[in-house]
Amino acid sequence: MDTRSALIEATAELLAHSPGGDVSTRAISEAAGVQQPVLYRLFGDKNGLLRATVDHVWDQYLGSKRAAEKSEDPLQDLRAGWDSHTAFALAHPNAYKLMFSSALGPEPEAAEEAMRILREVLERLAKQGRLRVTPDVGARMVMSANTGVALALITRPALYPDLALSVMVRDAIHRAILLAPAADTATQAADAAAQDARVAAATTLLSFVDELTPRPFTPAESALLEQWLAQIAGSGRTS
Amino acid sequence: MDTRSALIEATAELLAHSPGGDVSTRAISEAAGVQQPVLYRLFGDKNGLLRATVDHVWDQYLGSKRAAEKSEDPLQDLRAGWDSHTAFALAHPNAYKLMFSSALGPEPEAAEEAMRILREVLERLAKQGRLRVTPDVGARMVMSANTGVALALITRPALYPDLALSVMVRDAIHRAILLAPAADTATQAADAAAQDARVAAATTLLSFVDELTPRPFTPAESALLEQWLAQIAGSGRTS
DNA sequence: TATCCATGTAATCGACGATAACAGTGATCG
DNA sequence: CGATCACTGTTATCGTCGATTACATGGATA
Repeated sequence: MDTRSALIEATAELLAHSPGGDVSTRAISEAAGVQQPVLYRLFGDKNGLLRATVDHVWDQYLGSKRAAEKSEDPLQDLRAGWDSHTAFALAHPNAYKLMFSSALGPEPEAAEEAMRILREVLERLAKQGRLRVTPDVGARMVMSANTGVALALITRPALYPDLALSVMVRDAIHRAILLAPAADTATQAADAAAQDARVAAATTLLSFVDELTPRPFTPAESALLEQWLAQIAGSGRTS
Repeated sequence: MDTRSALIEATAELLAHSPGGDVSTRAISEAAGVQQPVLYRLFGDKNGLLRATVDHVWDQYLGSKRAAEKSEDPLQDLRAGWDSHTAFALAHPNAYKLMFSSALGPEPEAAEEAMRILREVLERLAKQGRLRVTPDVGARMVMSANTGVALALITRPALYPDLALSVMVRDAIHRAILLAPAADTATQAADAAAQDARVAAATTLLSFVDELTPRPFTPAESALLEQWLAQIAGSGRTS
């Protein structure tokens, strides 16, 4: 087997069975059947190895879940994403703590990928006109609250004995960033509404341009914005 | 000066000026003008000293804020408590990380006191019939989300550059656990709805700017439009 | 005065992360 | 074909860390 993979898997194994989440480079290299300096040549330092291990564990977990993602309903994906996040934390608490709550120097790539996946789901919701905030702001709200709940559940189980906490905070945050479902059946407006969403949004916004407070734009800017919005609002009618 | 206090204050000082949040017992005992074994006789081990230090820093901070607490409106206290929590994290990031995100063995007493204060405020709200959930459940929701936001802000400032995140998540959680204020005048609701509508419209439109077909705008025009829309979308929730 | 305990020191232990110096191996190239 | 060189691994060791053992000192008490 590849020495690099052997080290990563030895680290993951020791990490998973370590009560405090601490692993020594000596134990790792011994478990991988190799001497310490190899580790430092392959990964730079201990943090490099831990980062690679976190990415490995995350990829493994995500691979087993990837089939169930990307349904046609982004709201469903948003909920599933939150639940997956929490489930990963509970299944791999030490790797999770390394991923989100420690000083591993640069971000593990896994953490950035989690944020990227979340932002993509939010962008799909935005295109359906169901988002109250920008995808960036929404992603930060969801991610920070989700990590807070997950860390609480895995590091203070005595104080947070109820796993339902995750779902409650999830729905609280989702309600805050989402508009009311508009009472439409799930798949109904998927195509039509998405196509008309930009027209509707432009029309809606157009009616507010004159009364934005505090006034962020000069009269000339407002006029130009108004003209562009009208152009967008009108362009949909043709199709 | 008391040797015990000298050790605690030396630890707090070194901790506050340590980039990574790590302090050695040698540096501490040298700064306190004493030898290592004294530290272990007074505090048992390093974690004991860190716990005592965290409690000390927390007491100091809370002492300077205690005057402003316990107003007649528990909702106001709830908001102030959240903001104090976040402000403490930003003011003492290393102490905060030790308090909420590390393995210091038993809980620092400061963490339990923070939870206790929060639960008391929620119990006052419950007695006014304004709570959707039990004070225990509400406290766990608020505390976990608050620590998540605070840890995100202090450990990933590049990913979370906007301090307004704290207020947004705060209001999201509070709306979820509180019943409607019931004192909402119709015009206030109308204003809020109008603001929501324009923000939502700008957000929705923003997600389409890059893929308008047929392309009615030059790249420069699209960039300018995008900038304006982002400004409108971001103006909603800042207060 | 003798005892005892609280308080402090000097010296040291074992484990840790990290590095220097060196050795075998196989592909490449003159 | 033999020299070169990058790659992969080893042994030995460094400095720092948290923690402990063994010993010294000084003042209150019996």
